Amino acid sequence: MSGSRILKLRFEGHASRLTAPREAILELLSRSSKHMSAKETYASLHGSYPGIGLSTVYRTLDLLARMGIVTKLAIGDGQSRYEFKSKEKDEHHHHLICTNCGKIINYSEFLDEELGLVKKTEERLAKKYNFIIQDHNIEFLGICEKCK
Amino acid sequence: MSGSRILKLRFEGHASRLTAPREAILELLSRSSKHMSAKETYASLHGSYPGIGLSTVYRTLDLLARMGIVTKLAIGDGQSRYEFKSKEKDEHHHHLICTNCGKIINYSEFLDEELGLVKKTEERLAKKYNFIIQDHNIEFLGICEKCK
DNA sequence: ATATTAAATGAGAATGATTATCAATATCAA
DNA sequence: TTGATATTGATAATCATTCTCATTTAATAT
Repeated sequence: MSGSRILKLRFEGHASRLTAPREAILELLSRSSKHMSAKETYASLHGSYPGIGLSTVYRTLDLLARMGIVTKLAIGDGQSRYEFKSKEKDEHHHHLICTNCGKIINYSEFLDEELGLVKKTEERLAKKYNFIIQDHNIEFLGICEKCK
Repeated sequence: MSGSRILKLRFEGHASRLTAPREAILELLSRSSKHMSAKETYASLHGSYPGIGLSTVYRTLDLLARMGIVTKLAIGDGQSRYEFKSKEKDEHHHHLICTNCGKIINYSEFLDEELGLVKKTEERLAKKYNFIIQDHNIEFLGICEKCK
């Protein structure tokens, strides 16, 4: 089953339609390795989809986040960024963020040991606080090479 | 040396003055166990400091964050929240966030094992990406008891 | 204590990201 | 096709945050 067919099914299960603008946004995000803001997404799309509206971009990004297809992340600079959530285990990663310029580095090394600890912590938290845990974020904050 | 004296010194070292509105905000944050937004801070202060301005609240929260006295955190609901950063090791904690209602729970259990791993990861990331690492955030996202 | 200087304040305007509104389209099922 | 519903794009509205600027306050030198 192709990737796009799987996505179509996820949309149907969510009572939403996989329309042309949505597909364009999804396509863009899945190809981009960057964490894109709504404005950036809108600007990038002008080539392949000139007529798209900014509202649609905002709405779609929000929808995709609610569906769990993208991750919304806030680095505290006033705008949200979105990142395609890969199903591949080996693309799981966390973030290293420069508090000066906002640069975000994905790192995926050093996660092997982490995985076990995270899983254990999840179980404990779920039980103690009666939460259904869906996801986790780990980020390190600091000053990048250029801003030093 | 009293806590307020220490803070005064930190202000002097930062070329900033510990003024009445700043002290009021600091006082409030240090007593509050909540993660307060600028608006909430402003509203809470109206009893003890009626004349304070919203701009001052924003400016002060930003200053305190830059000084490392409070932590700024964005949960993605469009407003930043601020939390007094305790010097006590035993008050170090992470967050459990409900993606439905935005409720934030501080948890500080289960951190012993984590600490070593975090420190090791920090060293590795610092070396590999040439970062100066200042802080880290770990958060688990899910659905809280009430929202289930 | 007073004058001098720079920092801080508060009010309100300006900005910028995000949401809401709404008439026009597009999609799906019968 | 037709009717019912979801989606779209343009635009206006909202809301958090930042900027501006005249006034006040705090620290220092006189």
